[in-house]
Amino acid sequence: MKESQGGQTSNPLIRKLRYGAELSDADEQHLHEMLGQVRDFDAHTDVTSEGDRPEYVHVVLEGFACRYKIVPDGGRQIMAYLVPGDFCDLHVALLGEMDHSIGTLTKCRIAQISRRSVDEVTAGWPAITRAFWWASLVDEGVLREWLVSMGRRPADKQLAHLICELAYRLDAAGMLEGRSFAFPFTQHDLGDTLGISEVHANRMLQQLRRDNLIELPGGGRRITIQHRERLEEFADFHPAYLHLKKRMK
Amino acid sequence: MKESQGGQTSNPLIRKLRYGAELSDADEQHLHEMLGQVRDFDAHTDVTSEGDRPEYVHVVLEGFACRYKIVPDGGRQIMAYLVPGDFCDLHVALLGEMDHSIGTLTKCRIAQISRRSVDEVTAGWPAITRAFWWASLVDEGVLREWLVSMGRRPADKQLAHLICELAYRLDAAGMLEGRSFAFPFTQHDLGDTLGISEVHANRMLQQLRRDNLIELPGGGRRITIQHRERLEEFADFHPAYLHLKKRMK
DNA sequence: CGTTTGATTGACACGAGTCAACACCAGTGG
DNA sequence: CCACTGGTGTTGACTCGTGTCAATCAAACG
Repeated sequence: MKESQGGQTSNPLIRKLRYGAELSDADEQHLHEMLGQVRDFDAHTDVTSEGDRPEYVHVVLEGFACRYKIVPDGGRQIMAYLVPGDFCDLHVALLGEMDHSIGTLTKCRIAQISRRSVDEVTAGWPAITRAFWWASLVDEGVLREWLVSMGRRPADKQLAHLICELAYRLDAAGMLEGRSFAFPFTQHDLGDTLGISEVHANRMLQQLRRDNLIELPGGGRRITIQHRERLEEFADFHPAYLHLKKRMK
Repeated sequence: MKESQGGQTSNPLIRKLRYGAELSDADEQHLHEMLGQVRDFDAHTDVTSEGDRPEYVHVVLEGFACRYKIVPDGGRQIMAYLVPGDFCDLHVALLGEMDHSIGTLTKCRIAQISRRSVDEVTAGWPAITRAFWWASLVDEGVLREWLVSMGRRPADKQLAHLICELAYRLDAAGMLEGRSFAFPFTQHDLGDTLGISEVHANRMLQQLRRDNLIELPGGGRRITIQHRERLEEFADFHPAYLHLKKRMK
């Protein structure tokens, strides 16, 4: 399969892992074989739920999903956006039990990997293990930055920061087109992400538009960054925490 | 060294890793050898700083440290408390560059491990690699819960949740004495942790004391939980995310 | 003892939540 | 073809949690 000969790949997981790990052709070939089963999910459905001990771990191939938790008063907190190439729940292979849920935000195509293959990887494929570990460490870095945003940035800057982050991550996934990219999140989703109300998310979006930092052409399923540098400056955004140096401009 | 024969150990890292991994005597022996160099740090000093590419990764042996970031307006966000047995910066071995800083909150005794030994572990010690990866995944789980607290819990419940978490983690480290444990954080530290002001941290602590959920005997360097169940109920605390099942009551 | 660091309190301002009404679609079915 | 529907976005009025700014107090310390 020439996809695995170190050249172009249409597989978003391998594309992503190349940013952080040195994988031999044999490693990439093994990854291809692990990703056999693919399932399609509708928008707004759960892939795995808190408390599950799933037999498979999942990788997003197309679409957008998220990690989230529900609190007793019914509030939802989104803790990560999962874009093509991201693992949904690799940690269950080591931790055993899901401590949160994974849900789709749009229609998704998702690959499954059995826990047994992950165990085999940790036992006998050190470079892939290192690559998987690298991927969880990047996720953790993103989570830390979200915590900083939530704790110490006002809502407008927090939203701007999220938009900058998505631009870089989607660029790495080959999904940035010029200065615009898919932005299929409802304002309700955004509120649950930023820890604010849907109404306030609306106002913050309007403010960024009024300040000519972003545009939401059409119905708002896409976003265009009008002045990248001004937006990053405003958001105090520094992409180092994404650890995408190898191919990032 | 009989410490590594699968019995009692005074080494907090090994004690912790036993919760999540199966380590052979040879693995534990190797861990002991890696932890050779020990350094003492004063309170309120940096162990590593954002942007560093340190030659060593660090493990807390005694004392309390934290991860933090500073934002442009001078605010500080604490993103994790590091207690004995916790890695400070294992991720630099894979990610290369620190994307945040590590500082002590009290005097600390900290062990150093060279990056080269970590590379040797990932290349040839699969059980230890898995244990280290497990430890980062637990850290990530804690971080997710902090994000939920920050986004969706009012400040009083958020503080209560933090106190519950510390009780469990310090119990796992053998540092819980009855219903009380070391609590050497200033209200300024607590504010920077919860994403609130020092003044508000003070008021939330007072509220928990008024409600007879906690006690801060003496100067407040220790804390006593008066009604564990009521506190956990109030905080919506569920310890599953700490993944301490093996030895946790 | 002064000095310093941390804890406490009160008055006031502001960011963000809540509630409610309304507008704007895209589907759907009669 | 159009009326109905539900999901989403938008707006305004009011409330409330938290921040800010001081001043004061308490304990630790050289």
